[in-house]
Amino acid sequence: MTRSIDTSGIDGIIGYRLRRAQMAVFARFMKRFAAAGIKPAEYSVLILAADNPGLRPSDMAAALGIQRANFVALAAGLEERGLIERRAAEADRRSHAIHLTPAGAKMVRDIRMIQDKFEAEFVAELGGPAERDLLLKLLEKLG
Amino acid sequence: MTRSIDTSGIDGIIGYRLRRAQMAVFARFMKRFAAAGIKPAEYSVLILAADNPGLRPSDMAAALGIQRANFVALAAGLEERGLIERRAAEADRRSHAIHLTPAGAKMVRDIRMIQDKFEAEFVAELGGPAERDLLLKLLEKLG
DNA sequence: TATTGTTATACTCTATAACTATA
DNA sequence: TATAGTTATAGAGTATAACAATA
Repeated sequence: MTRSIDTSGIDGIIGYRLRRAQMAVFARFMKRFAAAGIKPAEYSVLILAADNPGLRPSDMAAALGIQRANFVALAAGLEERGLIERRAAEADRRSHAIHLTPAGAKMVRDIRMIQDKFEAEFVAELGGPAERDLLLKLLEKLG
Repeated sequence: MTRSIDTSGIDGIIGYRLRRAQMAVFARFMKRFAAAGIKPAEYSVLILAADNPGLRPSDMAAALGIQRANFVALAAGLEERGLIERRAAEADRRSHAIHLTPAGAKMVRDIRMIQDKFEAEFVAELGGPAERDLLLKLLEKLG
């Protein structure tokens, strides 16, 4: 037996709606990138590595809003798969420099194409590029 | 040494932006509700219990988009704190009926007031009620 | 003293399978 | 057989403290 449920007390709450939307989008991301074997966090690391060669782990973690301690396993996984490498830095011997490997560069080309198509679906669902831009602008104001 | 980082490859991605916004909003929620001892998921359960007396755990879990197995501990915690109770249902002896206790009803009044003020801050940050409504409408299209 | 990468650890959230008692 | 609540469990994600090497 199904029953009609009053959700009016929560479905107008921004935080609740953000959570539901994020869960739905990430679930779709996981399906779409399953063949490539890339999760959302890995995608962002690879893209930042591609666009910022030599970046330090600490700076990348900060840019992504994650703890640098939690970044270690994330980067180690990508390094084990031969997608990035962490070289010893020249100036400061404490820090590392993150670089894409050739295989990582190829992966970035692939996943950028997948992502472009994936994003286009959301844009269509939102109603168009103007709606997408509006959404991003509003989200930016929240954090 | 701080370095300028190119994040253009990810900061226009809806999923990434949703995650960052949701993390920020939830972190603020946790601080604001710390005195009441209520987390986001607990808030939604209490509100649904208030607005749907006698609702079954399975239906509530489905409405919240969580597994019913994971709902058990959530409801048990609220019951241990004396905020809800799970009564044996009359018709179907397999199912339970969730009800607020008097303490739970008082808690709901309190947290609704906290939430109203909390939400008003986001509305102001977004630019007004029209922008909030627009955001909710766009989020709804995503899940 | 402070910072970088790292390890260890605990806590939370989520997903899945299987059990029990009812239907 | 199917369903409701539950248990058990494993996998992620996240946060904090502390350490060795280096600055």
